[in-house]
Amino acid sequence: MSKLAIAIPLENTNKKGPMGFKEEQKRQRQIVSQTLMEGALQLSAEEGYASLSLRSVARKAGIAPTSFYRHFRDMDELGLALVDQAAGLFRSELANALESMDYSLPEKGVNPAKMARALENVVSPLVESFFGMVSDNQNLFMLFFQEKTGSSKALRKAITGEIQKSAQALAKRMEALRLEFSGKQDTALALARTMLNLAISGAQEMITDKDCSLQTVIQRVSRECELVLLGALVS
Amino acid sequence: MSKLAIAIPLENTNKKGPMGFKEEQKRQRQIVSQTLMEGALQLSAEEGYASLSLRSVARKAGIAPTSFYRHFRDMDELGLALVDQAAGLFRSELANALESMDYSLPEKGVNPAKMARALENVVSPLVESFFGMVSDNQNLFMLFFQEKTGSSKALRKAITGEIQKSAQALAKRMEALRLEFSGKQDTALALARTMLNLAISGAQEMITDKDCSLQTVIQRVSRECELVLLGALVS
DNA sequence: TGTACATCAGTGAACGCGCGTTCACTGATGTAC
DNA sequence: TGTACATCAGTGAACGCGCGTTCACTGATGTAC
Repeated sequence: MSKLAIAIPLENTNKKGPMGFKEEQKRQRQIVSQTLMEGALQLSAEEGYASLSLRSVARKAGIAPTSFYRHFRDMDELGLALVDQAAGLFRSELANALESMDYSLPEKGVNPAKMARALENVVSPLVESFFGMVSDNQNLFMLFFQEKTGSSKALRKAITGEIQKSAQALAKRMEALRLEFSGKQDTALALARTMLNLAISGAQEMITDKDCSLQTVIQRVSRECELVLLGALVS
Repeated sequence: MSKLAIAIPLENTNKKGPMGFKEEQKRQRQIVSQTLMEGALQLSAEEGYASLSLRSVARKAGIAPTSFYRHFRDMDELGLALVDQAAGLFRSELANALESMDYSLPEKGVNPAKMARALENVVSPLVESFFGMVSDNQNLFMLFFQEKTGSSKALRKAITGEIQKSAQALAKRMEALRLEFSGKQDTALALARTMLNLAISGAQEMITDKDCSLQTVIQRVSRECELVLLGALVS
């Protein structure tokens, strides 16, 4: 290869529409990838993530099995892409919720009943935001939470790491609230993780059990989180 | 068939050892069934329950694939047998723990810190008993808790029902403690379910994450349950 | 302009493999008479 | 006692199927010169 033969990509001048071929091709590619992911989610809701097969996912997306490889190296890579998608939603939803969080807590030592009502104002919006997100993406978050303890080590690691980050973000905000959990017996991080565990349990129950309405779960999980915080505050 | 030809089973008189053939045969059958179940558990710990195949389980147990059918109609039936086994352990362990539960709670309205220490005496033995059982049967309870939200409806139903029963048993005992959760905002059942959710989350984490020691999880989950109860008591 | 080449998503044929299931069989034992 | 039959866990051969993966190919488009 001659040193002079360096390829300098020219601007695409043969545009046929709003997009050049390359951009259009990338867009199409993205669409097909997303179709594969959505198909995989639907199938995993019916049969479980572990039972997915490359061929069934390709079939669902309407492409040949061999075309799958143009988008993902294997099913593991698709699974990680789904986890990334869930993680992205989770991150931004939590960031939003934390930003608009209510900071007006009463002084420490007031009537516990008043404290409970104040905590409600802090907790409820967070929980509502969480369950709104989950409810809008049930299959995605079912996978996210189920595979937290699933059989793929790669998925477990990715999901656990993401939830850990969320707990840290939540804890940081809780510290900013200056709840000053007495004697520091309970760290904000521990409390945040507890609340996340409760939220995740509730989410899995909501998605799995159709008799379980969104509003009911939100109320229950909110109350659970309040109890945890209240307990930490008075002990 | 003649009415006089009623078969009256004779006592087995040809005993060759401590057991007759039929008893010995039943014993052997039981052993092979149990071997199949244990093999399935081991495999499910490695690959996940959903990825089990009849042939792999038979192979693990050292029998021909076709012999599997002498013990279980299909893999679903084996799964249910495993869930039954876990449920039996869970039931008896909980019954024992509840029976030896500490009833000496201080009067309501005392110093919350004292109340917290008293709750510790109630909660810790329960949690320790639970995690002892889980720790001694990690694969079995991993399956039990994971498939609570897994892809098999039959398993989900069996597991959820069992956990619901446990929550009711725990709630009944909590009511006997006369904790009298103020204003009845929180029912004993709701609190029991919350504590069970926290215990299950902790158990899954302990089993999945090898960095997570038994003692650490027991302490953490105990504290979480105490906080919930304390919060309910003071609100 | 024409021509040769590069890129790249998608494809159909073909492969070998493990799967669940069926079937007729074995062999040890008990039962009927 | 002998003989015919019943029971039942376990077996090996065989089946058709869906799977993941490989390969060489197509066809639309852009690029070099």
